[in-house]
Amino acid sequence: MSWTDERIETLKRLWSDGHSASQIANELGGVSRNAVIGKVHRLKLESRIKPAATPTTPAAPLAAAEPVNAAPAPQPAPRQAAPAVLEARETPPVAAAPATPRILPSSAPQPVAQQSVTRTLGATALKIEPQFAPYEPSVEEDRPSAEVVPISRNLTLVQLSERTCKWPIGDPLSPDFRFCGNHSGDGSPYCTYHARIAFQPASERRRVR
DNA sequence: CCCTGATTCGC
DNA sequence: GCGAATCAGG
Repeated sequence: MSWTDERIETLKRLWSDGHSASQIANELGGVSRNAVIGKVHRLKLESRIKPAATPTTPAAPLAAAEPVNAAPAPQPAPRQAAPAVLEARETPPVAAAPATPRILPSSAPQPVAQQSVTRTLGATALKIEPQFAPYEPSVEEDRPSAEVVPISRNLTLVQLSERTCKWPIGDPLSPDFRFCGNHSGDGSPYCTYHARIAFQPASERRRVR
């Protein structure tokens, strides 16, 4: 492929639109990202307004509005307060036993069985008293709502690579159509989550479909 | 590791 | 002019 006027034009447009070199190379086809970068330099396109949100750096500002007018925290350090605090180490059990209600993953039947050792005449026998069935495909466990749904990167077609999840998201006819885009391991077309959905073992296949 | 852009340098 | 190789960084 050569740099025809049209291709160069496309290059300029995409580059100024903030597409990465690899994305552009992708769309143009027949060129590597290096070729694109090289061309960009030769054309002296450099300066792009905005890095256009690098996929690798979603950038989560979330700047916790730090109260600028917060107490200057000079902490006059009351000569007596400090020692007082130290002595008050016998902190009243205000939040003693929070009685934490354990939230467990829906999977993993947790304590599969309670073991109780029974000693019989010197011999040690292991008696297993299952409190839960080793595995019961219960209705509870089947609720997908309890499943952890990964946040997709919502990449566009051109942003996909050989290692991005190609699980479709949205209406293929809509301009908002995207792909999951999360990392897909080792040649798999999908991320682990979507691979599970896509390649459901006959036993799991049911509800989702 | 995967991805970005920047530079170099033989062709 | 071109772009693979390589470098530097996130």
